Amino acid sequence: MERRSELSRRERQIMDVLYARGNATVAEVMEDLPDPPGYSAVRATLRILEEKGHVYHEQDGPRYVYAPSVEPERARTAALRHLVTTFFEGSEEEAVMTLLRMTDASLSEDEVGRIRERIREARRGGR
Amino acid sequence: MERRSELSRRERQIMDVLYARGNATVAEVMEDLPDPPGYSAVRATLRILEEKGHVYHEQDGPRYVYAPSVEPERARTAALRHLVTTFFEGSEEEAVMTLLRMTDASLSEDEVGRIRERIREARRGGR
DNA sequence: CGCGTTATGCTAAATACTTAGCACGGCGCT
DNA sequence: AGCGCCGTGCTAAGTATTTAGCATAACGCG
Repeated sequence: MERRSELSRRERQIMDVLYARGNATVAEVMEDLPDPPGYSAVRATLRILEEKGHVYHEQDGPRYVYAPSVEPERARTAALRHLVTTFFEGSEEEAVMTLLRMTDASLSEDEVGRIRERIREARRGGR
Repeated sequence: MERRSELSRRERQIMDVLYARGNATVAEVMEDLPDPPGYSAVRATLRILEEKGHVYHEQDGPRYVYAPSVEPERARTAALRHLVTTFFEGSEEEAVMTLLRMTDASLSEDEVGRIRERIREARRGGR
């Protein structure tokens, strides 16, 4: 049970930090938070996230290190799937094309088209 | 000013519906909402989203039709960028690869590697 | 016309989220 | 030992979000 969409504003911001860093101490989370709240606030929210099962912590010497409780691979895939259905009408291919255009803005539409073809070929088991 | 990360839980859920459908009436939004609240609740939240500038509405006969106020293209790009930095350490390429694996689970790693190469070639202006 | 249906505008209450602050406990230093 | 510096646990108050409900208006119809 992840249900990312059930998270509140702060909770999601914090999860994003944890995903981006892999894991983090309270202080690190706080650093990366937009419009950073106090230390206690972050701790409290992390505790809630832990209760809800989104996060777990390990002891690192004197302090806690928090990490997302779903493995990165799964989290990535889930995030992509959600994004693709929300913004690309379910078409992974269109998402890929947009990504390619973003990567290199100088890529011409012709080139993007050519890449699209090559992907399709390769996908057909192609030579 | 979009600042998607500033949105509350419901607000984000509603924005997702609007992005997915392009535009929607209150009733339509409500249908797609997880754990759907009452009609008034949705309306109130839409009004707030409108105040904050995330959404606008047009009159369609007797009712309102809401739509995101940023153009789809921009919204998509922004969403992808955020996802890539959060989940893929900023690497568009890795995001593309994951997407390809998702699209067709039967794609072997060899094939994925081959596609990767072809993309790189094409990007180099390649033949 | 008079009524039911479907809309919106608004406001105030319920709920959820977010936060600060105090109470420890352990460690290192003088 | 005694003090200061992190750390955590907890609880309660402060805000913000989310919601229901009432008032109202336009429309179609028997």
